[in-house]
Amino acid sequence: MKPIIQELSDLFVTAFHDAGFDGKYGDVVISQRRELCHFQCNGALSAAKVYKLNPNDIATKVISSVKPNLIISNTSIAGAGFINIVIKDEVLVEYLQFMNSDDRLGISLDLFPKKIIIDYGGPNVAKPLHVGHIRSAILGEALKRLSRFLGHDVIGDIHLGDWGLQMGMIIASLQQQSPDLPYFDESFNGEYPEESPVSITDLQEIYSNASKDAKTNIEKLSEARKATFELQDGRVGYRALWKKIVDISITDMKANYSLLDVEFDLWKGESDSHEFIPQLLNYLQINNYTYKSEGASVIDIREDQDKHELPPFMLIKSDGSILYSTTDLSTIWERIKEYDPDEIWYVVDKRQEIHFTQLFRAARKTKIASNTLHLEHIAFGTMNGLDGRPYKTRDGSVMRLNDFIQSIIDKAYNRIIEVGVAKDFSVNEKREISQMVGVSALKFADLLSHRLKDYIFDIDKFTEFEGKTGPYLLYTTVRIKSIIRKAIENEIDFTCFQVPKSFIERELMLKLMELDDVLNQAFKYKEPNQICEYIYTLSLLFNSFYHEHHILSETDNSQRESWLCLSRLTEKILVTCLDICGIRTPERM
RNA sequence: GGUUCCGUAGCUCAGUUGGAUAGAGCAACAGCCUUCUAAGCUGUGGGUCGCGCGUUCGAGUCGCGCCGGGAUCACCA
Repeated sequence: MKPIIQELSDLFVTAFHDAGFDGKYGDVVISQRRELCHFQCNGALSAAKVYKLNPNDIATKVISSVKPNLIISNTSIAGAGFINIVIKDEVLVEYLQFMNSDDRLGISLDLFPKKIIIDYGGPNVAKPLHVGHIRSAILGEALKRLSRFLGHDVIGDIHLGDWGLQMGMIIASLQQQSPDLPYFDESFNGEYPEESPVSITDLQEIYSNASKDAKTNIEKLSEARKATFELQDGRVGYRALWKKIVDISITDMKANYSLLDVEFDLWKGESDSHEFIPQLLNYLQINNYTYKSEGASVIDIREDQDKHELPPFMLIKSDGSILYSTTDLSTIWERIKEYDPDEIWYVVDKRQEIHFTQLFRAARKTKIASNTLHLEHIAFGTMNGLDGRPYKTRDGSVMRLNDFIQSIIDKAYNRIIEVGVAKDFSVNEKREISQMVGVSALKFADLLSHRLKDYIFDIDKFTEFEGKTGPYLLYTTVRIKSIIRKAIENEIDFTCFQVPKSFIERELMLKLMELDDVLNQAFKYKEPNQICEYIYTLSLLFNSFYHEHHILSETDNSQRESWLCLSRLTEKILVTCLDICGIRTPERM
């Protein structure tokens, strides 16, 4: 069954066409003035400009051309030439009935499913996950789930930073610290120890010091560069040590990401594309795509219509080692060879915009990426502290992701105790609930703000459990679940909707019906905040409805049945949308 | 300096991609728990959409110019 808005659009596209105008003006949208109508078509106004006619005349013609149908109850012209559409309650009910009976809530699978690789997360090995990593993880996860729900074949890849200069820094500084380790003995040819020479905590400390040193000490920086080159060049001991470092980092990351319910299909990294680099370089060379500039090997990516100078795409540094741009290009090469995707999305901070512009141009110009491969940088805003600078704890260090999440979960736990509804819950259940509530607060707050906007990281914002928050959504969902549970316990059957009896009931019904539009818009613009806004409004409406109509004590059985259906459908939509946002819902809280 | 993003209620943000009377949350104030979860609901106050000009029947949304803020501009990622 087609969404009502689609049916109406079809009718008006035809009507515009039959009245002698371009059908494109027939798009119908949800009304912003609900007290006047349910839907509106503003095409007559835009058409008036092009056809140089009075919009009212166009609207009149169009309305009289609308084919007879069973959907519309009334159309009228308002204001300058708006076509206001009121639909029949029976149609609304029929559509909701369909949504409620369908596993996919009436959302059809995309007719042209795409194979999409989403590159998100992107943490660096040895560098602790901190609050700056949450946006990519949360946004990428939501986009992955949304695309998948709409029928696309999606592969989520964490794309670890495991191959750049930071690895050289760690190896060089470890070598200085413990030169006796077998990894540094070039004549060593035995088995390297099973145990990692460093713990994750050591590693993070080494990284932090090494990174400071490299910034101030030129000698250390050149040692790090040398180690990077030798690692990439295949020095056996370095490779073995590197493997250990990567492994313990991954273990630590998995724990962090699983706390956030972020799951990657692939745990690939920059290093995985390394084996493709020789063929990539060879390909670029024989086709004359590269040239030497200031000792480095680069690809020219300028285009005639450029308004400003773009730096060339760096392929090999003057010291002979490769860098992130090289691995990014060879990763495209690798992904095409291994997965042949239709699209590759990069969910990365918007500060890297120039890099991706260069990368995409380089890939196209060298014909590595064909014109049919869609490459997109899904940029998001920078996260700042209250002072407009990166978020810091009181002692000045960046807050660890794990500590941060844990503190939110603790607050959620305290809230459960404070509210006192969970007195008879086991400690375990209380813990599970506080995790879900805490994570919902964090994820909802993150997804709610438009991805392109910078945002101020305010810890209070994430520990807010009232108002427009994740916990409010969970609370509403749980409240509905409780009603449904009681109905089932009392063996009340409910399958049929009735036409709405009150304004609030109709509002709720119309909102439920918007789901299809919301999900498709969110997908089109890669904006999960649209889903958040939608389920929040839906919850507001449901809660109003809940307070106005007492469902279980309703004496008219068919009325009670209808309200239970309405509740059930609201619940399903909330759970589904929350799941798309990567948020789990408890049974009670 | 070039490029680019942002500026909406006291604070944090939406705003259906040009539509009718700009909406939420927090904060403030006044109400609602012997009926389905009060992490809730109802109501009140709060706006020069940074400023100006332009395009248009219509501009928070598009264009230009200012003012203010951020990001970025090849061997880091």
